[in-house]
Amino acid sequence: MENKTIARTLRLLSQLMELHEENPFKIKSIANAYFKVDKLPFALKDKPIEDIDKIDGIGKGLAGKIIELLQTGELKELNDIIQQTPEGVVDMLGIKGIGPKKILIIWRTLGIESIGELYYACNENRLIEAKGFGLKTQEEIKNAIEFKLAANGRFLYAQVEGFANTLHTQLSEWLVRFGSHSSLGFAGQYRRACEIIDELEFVIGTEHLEQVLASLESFEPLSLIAGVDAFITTTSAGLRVKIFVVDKADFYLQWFKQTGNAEHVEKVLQLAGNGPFANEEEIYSKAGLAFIEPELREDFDEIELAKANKLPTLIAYNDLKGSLHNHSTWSDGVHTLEQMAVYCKDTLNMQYFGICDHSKTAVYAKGLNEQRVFGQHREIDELNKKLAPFKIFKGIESDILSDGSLDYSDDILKTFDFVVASVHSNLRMDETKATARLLKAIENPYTTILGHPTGRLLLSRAGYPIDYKKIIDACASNNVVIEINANPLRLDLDWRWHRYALEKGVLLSVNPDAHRTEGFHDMRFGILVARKGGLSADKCLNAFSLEEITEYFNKKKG
DNA sequence: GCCGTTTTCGGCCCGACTGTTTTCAGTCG
Repeated sequence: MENKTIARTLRLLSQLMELHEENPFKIKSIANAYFKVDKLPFALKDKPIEDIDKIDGIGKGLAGKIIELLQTGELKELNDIIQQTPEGVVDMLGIKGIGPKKILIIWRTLGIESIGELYYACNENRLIEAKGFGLKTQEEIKNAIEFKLAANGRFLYAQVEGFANTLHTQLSEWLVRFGSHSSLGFAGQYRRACEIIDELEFVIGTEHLEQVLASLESFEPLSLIAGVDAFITTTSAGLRVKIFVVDKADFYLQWFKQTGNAEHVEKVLQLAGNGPFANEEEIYSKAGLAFIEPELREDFDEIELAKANKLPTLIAYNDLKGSLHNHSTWSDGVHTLEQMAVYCKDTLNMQYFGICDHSKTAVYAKGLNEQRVFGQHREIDELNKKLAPFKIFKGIESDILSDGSLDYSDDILKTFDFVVASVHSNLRMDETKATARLLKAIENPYTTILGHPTGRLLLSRAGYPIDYKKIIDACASNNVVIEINANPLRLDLDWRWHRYALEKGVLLSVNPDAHRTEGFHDMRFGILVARKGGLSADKCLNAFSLEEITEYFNKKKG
């Protein structure tokens, strides 16, 4: 069992114990173990059993639970407490904005045992009767439930990726029985690299149409049913899968039709006429258009751009020369500064690494006070001697406080090579306040990059509303780069605003926000949405060479 | 339940913010 699963299990246990009002200190220590396990730099399953209770924060009791999980895959204590809790009450733990204390009141005082009932109670204005609840809380809960329900059957790209690739392989192997000449491709949202997927689509082109149509329902990994125009099913996790099967000669037309969104497809086909087409390139050339990459086929402005032959050359992962905005054990990261830098240098073959640990306001994340900033800078100076010509840039993820100021004085801010300014607190501002707050941070002469501009967590939290145009315009006039936070939960700045930012001359940066070496790989997801947004390598800060970015930072610092 | 000892049990405890209170509890990152 992976650390992550163990950590999640412990968190669930602590939350359920809170719902059953057990000893708060006991709960706290289990919750603490959840954080600790989540941040371990090694896998518990590889650790000798007798060493587990020597880990800081894990004593005899918790070691016992972890060993039980590792050996049996289950935890009796957890199973028991789940037994004593209505399923719907456990589900409520997934609603943002309410925690165990409020759920306890909802459950025990109001007698509500499911999210559906809770939603109903909000509409009937019944929540405000309970102690500690008022109109605002009721409204907040109602909104959070609506958000959660809207997320049903929808998945992050990263959540679907593994399943999608496995299925692709299985389908491709299965097709061999009909001869070796069939075509198979991803289509729809997945091929367009959408950040949210609710349907995974494939297109099969075959010379044996009748046979494939007759046997696809017996393709074992799925329980497909022949629908009107395709074979369909919904996985146990709730993801819809759709497989189109056509004659080999029609493959490219069908693949094209099932890839772009409906408007894009219709507009292009009006220009191109109907096939047959030997490949997708031919469709676009018959339409008098430059080839449009699948990621761009959203009926945004790509057809006009293709007509004028002004499509950008989309950035690729290999264009990246470094990674900015990363964390280490100096704050809430899992790996040390050196481990992170060396991984970036030797495994990823990058030229530079920007460290941006949390600033002092982020106490929960061990944010750096002024003294520790100096300490980290000394370590960076040493490492830079050791790792040259590879370069570690001194950065910080400075909290944007409620009034828009950064949380260090100018004297400290000027010691960094660059500053990522991000919001981590007071996330519920309205658009006017949140925009004013960001504007002030952007106008700070030390701000180099605006971090995750809206604070959204896809499928989980909407993020604060901002006036995008004002924010982007301000970045343009203050020479501030906007981050494309590459964490698959964030992907913030949203790709729909990349074009506007680029038009205004704003640079973007694909930042992994890595808290461990594996986290660097999230840059792949950042690149996918950056391509959707139309980013080219020359407009991406971390695609700059070491020489170029050094010059950029120096110039910005004046 | 963990830790750190005055080695057998007492102390453990982020700060800011919000909403609900009328002094504080719950939630968040």
